[in-house]
Amino acid sequence: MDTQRRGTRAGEPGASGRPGARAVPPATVARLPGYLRALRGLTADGVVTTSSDELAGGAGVTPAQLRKDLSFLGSYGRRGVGYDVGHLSEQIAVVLGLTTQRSVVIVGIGNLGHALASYSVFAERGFAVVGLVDADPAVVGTTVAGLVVQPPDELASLVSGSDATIGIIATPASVAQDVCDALVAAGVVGILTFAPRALRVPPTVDLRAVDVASELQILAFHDRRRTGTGA
Amino acid sequence: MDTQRRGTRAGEPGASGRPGARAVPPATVARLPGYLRALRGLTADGVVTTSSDELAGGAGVTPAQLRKDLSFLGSYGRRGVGYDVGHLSEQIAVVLGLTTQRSVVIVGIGNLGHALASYSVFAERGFAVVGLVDADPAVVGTTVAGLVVQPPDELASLVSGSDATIGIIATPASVAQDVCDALVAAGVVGILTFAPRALRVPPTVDLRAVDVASELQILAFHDRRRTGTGA
DNA sequence: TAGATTGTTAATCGATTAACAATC
DNA sequence: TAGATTGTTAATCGATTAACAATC
Repeated sequence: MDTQRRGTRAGEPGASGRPGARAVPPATVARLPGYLRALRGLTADGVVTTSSDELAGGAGVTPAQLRKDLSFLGSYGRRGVGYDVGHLSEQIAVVLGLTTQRSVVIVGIGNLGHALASYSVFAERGFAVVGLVDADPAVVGTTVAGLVVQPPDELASLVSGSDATIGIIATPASVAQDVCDALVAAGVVGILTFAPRALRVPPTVDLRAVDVASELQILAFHDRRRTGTGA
Repeated sequence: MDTQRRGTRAGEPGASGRPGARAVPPATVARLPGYLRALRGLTADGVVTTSSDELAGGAGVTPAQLRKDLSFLGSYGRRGVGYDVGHLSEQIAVVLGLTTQRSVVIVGIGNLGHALASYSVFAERGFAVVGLVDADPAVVGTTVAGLVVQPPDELASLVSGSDATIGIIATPASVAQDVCDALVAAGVVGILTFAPRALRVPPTVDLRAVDVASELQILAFHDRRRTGTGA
């Protein structure tokens, strides 16, 4: 998204943990979760060994692209044989930093924030939602997905007290930058925003933006070309 | 999503409506909604004329990038002066195909589908949610955001009856491909999926995928590099 | 005219694709 | 050994950046 694609930062090349490892390009990093997803599917089906052809099919990319991407992580396949599903999953998880559970705080508990707080896929993929914050007094104090919603002035202690490193912004656009600044001040290192507005973060903080209305507008562009309406 | 970037299709080059107009590159198309958003903000502030510097600042890109992108649409600025906010907004809306209202059907009315059905930004940006579908008998018949949820076998007539051209998939991953096939069969030309699974569509249908758990995993990659955990 | 700012060109950079030698 | 499949190299392609001539 892409996508967005908006918001991906390159990262410091050569700063990888393993000595001698090449830097992983941003476009490759963005596809790794998809490979992990496909590998989990194979595991569930009892598949032990897979090929770049099969795995690429499951992830929706070409075999060449898959092999090229994996080559940045190291040599985890065997020529003439393929990849061990379990081992490759593990290696990708290590590269993505999923061996440690990450804690997440969500700000803005409207319809979307509520849905995200209840989203079971987060837990399945190694993320724990540990805090919810909203500015509306009618929402503060209610329980959502097993957590009591806190007021904005509790944000800092919530983040530091839980060692949360990632913040999710699900507020109206009008307050998104203020929330973003507060999350940065509280010490998160990554932010995922759903607010339809460009946000500024310091270079030390990683920002990714999902704008669902923009996604529809991008679809409309192709729609227009097909139906001929518009120009 | 890198759409996810993932999922953008190039479109037929040269198939644009205006004769002599160059094809608009996918990366540029993906940024146009952001420019439109920034322009609307300027309009709200009463700004009549803007510069590539100001507009780029509002959209979170560089002035060079903005000018390069706009150059694919035509020459809508005046050298030495800048851009007319209203006129430029209009031109971008035309290019994106937003002069016609697009109708949208949402399949999967769980927490996320509910939030999307109630998302007011869709209407503000020219999209009308005209139908909701869910497979759960306990959900079918309930009213969400002013619409009565329909059973799956009503999908085809719902799409054709409303001239919906875009479908949104907010179901569990396990049924996403079946829903996708049904939407394609029903005649939509664009699909936005939130299900964490690679989907196959015919080349005539445009697919964009948003995977919020993958977004967190991409953030975790940079988090790892910063905290040193993982490798 | 002088200053400002666009639109375009050229240079750089990164990502994708294709082909094949290495090797299991 | 013969067949299969990876990992890598080279070629292509597209996107970004920077500089500046055109022009308001």
